[in-house]
Amino acid sequence: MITITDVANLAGVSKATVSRVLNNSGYVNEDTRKRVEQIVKENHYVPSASAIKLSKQESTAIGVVVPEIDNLFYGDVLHGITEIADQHDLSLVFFDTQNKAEKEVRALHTLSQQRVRGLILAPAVDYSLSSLGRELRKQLKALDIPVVIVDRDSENMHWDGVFYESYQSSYRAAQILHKAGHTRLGIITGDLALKIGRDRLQGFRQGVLDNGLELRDEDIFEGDFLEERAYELSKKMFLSGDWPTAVYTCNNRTSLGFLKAARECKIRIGKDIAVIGNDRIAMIDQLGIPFSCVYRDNIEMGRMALKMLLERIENPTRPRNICMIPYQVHLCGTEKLNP
Amino acid sequence: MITITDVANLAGVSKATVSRVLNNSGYVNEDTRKRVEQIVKENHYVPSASAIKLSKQESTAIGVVVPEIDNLFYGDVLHGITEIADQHDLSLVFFDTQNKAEKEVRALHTLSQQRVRGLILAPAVDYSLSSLGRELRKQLKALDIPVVIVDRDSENMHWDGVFYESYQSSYRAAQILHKAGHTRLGIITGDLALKIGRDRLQGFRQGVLDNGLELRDEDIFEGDFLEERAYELSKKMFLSGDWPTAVYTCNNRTSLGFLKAARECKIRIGKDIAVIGNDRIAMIDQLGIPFSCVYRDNIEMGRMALKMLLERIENPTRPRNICMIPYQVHLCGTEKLNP
DNA sequence: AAAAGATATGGAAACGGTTACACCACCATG
DNA sequence: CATGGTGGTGTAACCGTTTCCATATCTTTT
Repeated sequence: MITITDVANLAGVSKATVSRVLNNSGYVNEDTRKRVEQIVKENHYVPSASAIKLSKQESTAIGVVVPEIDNLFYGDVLHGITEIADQHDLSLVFFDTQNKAEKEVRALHTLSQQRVRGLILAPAVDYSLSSLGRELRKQLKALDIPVVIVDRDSENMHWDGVFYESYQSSYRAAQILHKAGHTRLGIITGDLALKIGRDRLQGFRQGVLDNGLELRDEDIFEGDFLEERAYELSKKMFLSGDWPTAVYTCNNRTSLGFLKAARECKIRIGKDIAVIGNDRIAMIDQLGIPFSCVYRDNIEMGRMALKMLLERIENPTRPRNICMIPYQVHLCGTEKLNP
Repeated sequence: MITITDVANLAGVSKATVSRVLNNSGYVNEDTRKRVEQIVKENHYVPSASAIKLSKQESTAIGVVVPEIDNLFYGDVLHGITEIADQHDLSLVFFDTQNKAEKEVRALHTLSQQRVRGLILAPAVDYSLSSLGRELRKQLKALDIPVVIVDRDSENMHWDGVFYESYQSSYRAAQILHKAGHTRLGIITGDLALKIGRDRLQGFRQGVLDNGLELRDEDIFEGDFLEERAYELSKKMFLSGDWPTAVYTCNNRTSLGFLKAARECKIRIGKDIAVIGNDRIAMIDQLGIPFSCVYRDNIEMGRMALKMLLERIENPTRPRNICMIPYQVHLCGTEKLNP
């Protein structure tokens, strides 16, 4: 690998001069500049990022840690992040923790070695509930770099964050079902060990109450944001022979599990039961299923996260900043047809 | 930020000794080791990856470049890659080129600065067809690091690669439709500027011929692997009033576009027309659409890619290595019902 | 003509690690 | 008692950059 010294020797100048040419700093004679640039080009010289980082004491990388990249939501978020990273010539060091706290520990450690400028993080676990979570919080604090939390909040966080209106969107879901004429509502919750899981349950419950309806204990099905469990719960519900007129499914995977169960039990969505989900599902309308949902702009969440991180890097002492991504509504066949 | 020198001073030893403790190399007195480790822990000392890289002249990062991370396929691939990366303590430098060759140019340049150990790449464009593609090929060659191409092959590539049996799976798709009793077949192709697009067309065409059927020119619809175009083409087809008894849709997005058009035109899948796709679509069976497909294990493609890259790094001179991920078949209601 | 500025360049230290080498102490061996 | 290993540690060079400072030449100003 050719180095700056090689270039300097070939051009018959000193390293300092080559560096000045490369960085467009200080005075350089036009002829010298040309000559150096020529040599650089001919020899495909590319300066070493490590050496630069070491010398300048500043990095151009930022860390991105997500819990499951094979979930389209995080794919979208990453898309948004890369969009902005590109504009600012930042490179991304990526980690997928697969929802495992241990992997997050390792990721944070590696990022600390890398001296990244900042970190965008969607934690694998709640930072308040488990001892492992609290351990992680300490580790992150010790890292002492700019951090933006994305999507998964915990109680008493002091980092910047980009979050989704989990509570409000769920509240609205209840309202929508009420307006559509439903009286007995149900919910398949997400993982209640995560704040977003609890928020969605609480928002929905409050929405139910505020609309003069009731949410029976037996109509609350405790899921985990994954298909499998939602499928099992829904199946159990349908087999019991007694179910709400409409249910709220708390994320995309939960919705899919629910729909699968409904199909297997020959329950007609929109006729035998209505559903409103959180998160969109690809093309579901075109497939002819009446599926309403509340949802958000995932890519924008990614963009926001990096923008906020850059602002934080710019100004490390400014007060904590939170961005709530608003929910949107998509309606399709939620009205109660068989009152 | 605390450095190795600080640790050395605090422990009353030299940098060399601290380094020995850290790397578990050479002789270190047990008491000294304890003392150093204590100081390291107390002060949260983490060695700088840049300094190590510079000094050892070897990196522990590998580059990953994909064309669209908000496509579940690449999410899965990235999942597979991280799985293996984790086992080998490698960190990933990630780029999304958004199918733009210019972004790939920049990504390659940045990766070259970073001195990554190797690169996993799904190119944005064909490396043989356009001048931009050939430019990229040259740039990649100049990079002169271990490379594994994933999914998107081009003609005359000399890098290792993990590819999908595009030709064979498409050939099989034709065979399946023939066995199911169809006689007039159609295809909505992918982007023919990509080799995988051409391979799928050719495989299907050969399959049609070898089964004694014909593939009329007017039944070949030239798409681009995206929903929108597939939707338009399908709509045009249905509006023409004259269409094949079965069509082959070349990837997940193409299938969705097709299904959307069918629904809008009130064409009943499985009755008025049959379809076989490439790539699975989440839960489509549970939604009650008779949709057959040929598909592959995406995550395994990611795993394979990194494994092959590691082998290449291990042994840079070994002959070119190609891994073909086999296709699998999923059948659902493709039989011709209305002969 | 001297002083002051602008232009152009090189030398050398610094960044934070690793490592070859030298050195010393200790002990066993012939 | 010289010899030679083993254990333990420090010194200094080195990795590839940037940057401060010194120096030199050429212009311009006073």
